[in-house]
Amino acid sequence: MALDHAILVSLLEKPGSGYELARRFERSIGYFWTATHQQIYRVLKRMESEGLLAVRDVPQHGRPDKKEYSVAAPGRAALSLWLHEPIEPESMRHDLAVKIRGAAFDDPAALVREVERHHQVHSDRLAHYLAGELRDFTGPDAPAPLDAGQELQHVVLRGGIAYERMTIAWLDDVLATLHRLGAPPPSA
Amino acid sequence: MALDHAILVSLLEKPGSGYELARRFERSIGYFWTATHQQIYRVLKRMESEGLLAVRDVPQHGRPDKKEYSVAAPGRAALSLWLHEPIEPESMRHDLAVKIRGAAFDDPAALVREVERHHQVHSDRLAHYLAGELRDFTGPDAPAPLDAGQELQHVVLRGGIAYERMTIAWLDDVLATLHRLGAPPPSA
DNA sequence: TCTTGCTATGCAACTCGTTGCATAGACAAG
DNA sequence: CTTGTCTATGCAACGAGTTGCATAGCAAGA
Repeated sequence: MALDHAILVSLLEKPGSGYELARRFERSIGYFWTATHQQIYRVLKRMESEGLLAVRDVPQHGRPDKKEYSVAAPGRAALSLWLHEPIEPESMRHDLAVKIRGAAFDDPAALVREVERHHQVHSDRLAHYLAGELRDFTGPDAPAPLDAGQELQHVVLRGGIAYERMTIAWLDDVLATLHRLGAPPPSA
Repeated sequence: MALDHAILVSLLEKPGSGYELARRFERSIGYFWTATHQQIYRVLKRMESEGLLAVRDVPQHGRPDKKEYSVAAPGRAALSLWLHEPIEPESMRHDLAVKIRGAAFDDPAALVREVERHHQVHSDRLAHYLAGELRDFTGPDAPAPLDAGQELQHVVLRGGIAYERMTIAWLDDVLATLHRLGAPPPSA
């Protein structure tokens, strides 16, 4: 049920509509959580009916009306409860690793392109995170002394950056290994 | 549907029963994929009915009979197909990061224990992976020239090791940040 | 002997997440 | 004036994953 809590945190940071939340889930929150708009709308509706969220209809000019959600007192309490109970360290789900082990029963060289494609995606993400870090935390336009919330956002972002760097280095390792297998040592 | 393919790869590496697969998913395959026994039994049954797997009843002495599954020709073909089609780079799901950002609206110091607990779990996993690496790939008992399958298993394991190391370093960063917030600079 | 633990398989119910589709107003480009 | 894109919300169906429970034989130890 962590999507509920991710939404609570995001709405505490700033109230917004389902659509806005969906876009945040493609950006900052997307470092560590993903959700589609359908999921978000469904959960928002349920949480509102449970009294965890408050809705406000906001008419807009030049675009459709939106429903702005914010966290109600019971929502804040629910989040606090969750924050104080232990959670399981996450489990990995890495399709590419399945493919790499599977390549032993197929053509390893055929994987090179796929790995390179992933390398590109992760490089792009890294660049995007670094730009965000400069803009919000370490650049000249960032607030001079960060408050607690910003410090915590920054350390989470540093986690995303570390993850992308690690992944890129590993994909280099994978590529080197694939090339080594494709061209076995000529001296052997 | 990547569980299907993870099972195919595992059964190609070595045929086995649902129970054995479940235990592999707690060990080597668990570096990058998890599954419970219920999930595995259900998928095995489905894949067998689809003709992707073959079953063989193996009577055992001193313990219940088991059903040993192995990959049939259509299963191998299905895996090959999947290996040649591109997959999306994975998305993260990191509950702890949600908690860290949520801590801004609660007591950041209360998170220290939780983060330390995760630190311990990841340190244990790292030690476990390193022991496995020494045993299977880099130690004196490891096969002298690794074949392609072993090379690929090794590079996947190196990915798991890199992931744990990165995570541990990040959790240190998180702890330092939490301590900094708990004890703001006395000179300020 | 009774309990605990391991091997071994499975059902049923539920929640979570994905995919495809639908609606609808506003605006910009062709 | 039509097509495409962006904001904005939503349903329905399906597939994936989790949780609780049930069974059953065998072995080891209290």
